[in-house]
Amino acid sequence: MPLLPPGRPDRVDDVPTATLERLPVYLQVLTGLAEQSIRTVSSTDLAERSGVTAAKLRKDLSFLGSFGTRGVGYDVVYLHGCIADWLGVMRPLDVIVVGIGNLGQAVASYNGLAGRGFRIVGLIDIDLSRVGESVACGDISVRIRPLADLGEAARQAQIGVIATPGSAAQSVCDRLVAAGIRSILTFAPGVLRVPQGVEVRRIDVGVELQILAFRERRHSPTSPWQPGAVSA
Amino acid sequence: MPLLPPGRPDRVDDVPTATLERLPVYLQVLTGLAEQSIRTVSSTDLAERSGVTAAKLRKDLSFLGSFGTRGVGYDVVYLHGCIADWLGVMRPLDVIVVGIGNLGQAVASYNGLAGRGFRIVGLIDIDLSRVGESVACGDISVRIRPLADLGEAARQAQIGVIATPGSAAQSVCDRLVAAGIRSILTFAPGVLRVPQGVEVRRIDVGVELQILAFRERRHSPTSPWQPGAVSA
DNA sequence: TAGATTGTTAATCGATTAACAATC
DNA sequence: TAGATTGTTAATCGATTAACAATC
Repeated sequence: MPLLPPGRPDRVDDVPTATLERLPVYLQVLTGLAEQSIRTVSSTDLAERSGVTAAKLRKDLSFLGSFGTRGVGYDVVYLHGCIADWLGVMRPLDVIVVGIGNLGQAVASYNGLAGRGFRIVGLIDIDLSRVGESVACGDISVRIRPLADLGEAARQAQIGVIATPGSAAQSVCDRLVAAGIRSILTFAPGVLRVPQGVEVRRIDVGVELQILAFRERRHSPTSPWQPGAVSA
Repeated sequence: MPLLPPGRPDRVDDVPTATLERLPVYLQVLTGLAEQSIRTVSSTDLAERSGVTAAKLRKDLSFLGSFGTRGVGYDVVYLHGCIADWLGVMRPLDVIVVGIGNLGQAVASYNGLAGRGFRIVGLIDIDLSRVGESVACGDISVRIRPLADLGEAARQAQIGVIATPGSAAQSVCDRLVAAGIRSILTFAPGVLRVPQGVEVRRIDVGVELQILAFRERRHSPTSPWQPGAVSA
């Protein structure tokens, strides 16, 4: 007797989470192939360029439909269109970025955000000396607004990006949620508390480096250390 | 008959990948608890603060050893020490950052990098007008060096961070690998090709946003669209 | 002791993989 | 037709979860 409603825990409309997380990568590779005027690609080739196995790629695509031709492969432009359509790239979402330090500015000026279905509609910073400054966000230029404008700006957006110091992250998060934001990308270390129904993804450079570092140290000939030999 | 050498595919010394990827998060939460002078924590509490279930937390820790006291919980400082020790935080690794735009500068000036076991030992940028400029990396200040110094700087490091535009990423990656780097963190879109034995982790803001966006669009009342109804 | 909480087991679940029938 | 490649199945594998005996 399952505790969750039967059917699809951790899935959205029968597409596994793991598959959803790879689709943007396939899309990216297909964009590159189209730019090179490559018309057709096999699952083997596309998989290799995407860093996955061919079996995994074909299984992933099979959740969306069947887009290839047996004996031939996939039409690059057609498959790109199908995945883009499925991911909803054509219906842009509005993004607000809070904390316009180096990181926030990097996100705001990220090239190709428009091409991936996003519009920067608000930039918020606590530092009044930066308020009023313009940041080039792709084609357009967006003015930095003060913290007091957070709620108003957030109400015009569907996605919030938190690029503040960790100490401010939870408070910013609360205000975004209060303004109706249900999708948050945070760069701040630490776990954000959000009500049910709000999705948070976290990017933590320190965590990524520590994962890399662990394996690096295991391979390193300079380290006489063994895991399990915990000192105290 | 397995194709991989029998034993532990995708594992490092019997610690599952999924567990390894959560350990830095636990460490971070424990650091916070120690700063608040909280002496003891239960698996339920620590798990909640880390955004995982208590069962998962206990299972994760069980791969490293048994650090708690039944009926009581975990000593915060002791557990922190054990995980930090196990992750190797005490033996710093040297990091080179290539591409000192907003993103590279954000990584370089990331606070607490030292506390997590990293030292920035090299900053490289192609823009000669920025060469010579100093960037504050925690306690110390590091001078930006020209692209020509990449190999020399990389030979002094164990980890490479690529924060260049996508077009330069593969070439930078090749040069890092040639200089002996085996652990790479890249922010550039697209998959890097590396020889066997080199580990790459990729952070792609666009991909993260697209994953968030998909679920956001599914919930959105303004979207009449259904997956599966692919247009062309 | 009684209450609490760990460490571990066994069951379940989701993701990956290999293989192959279908078919261009 | 012969060769190639997809879409799908069934088996395997890894990760998660619930439950509980051990024990502080």
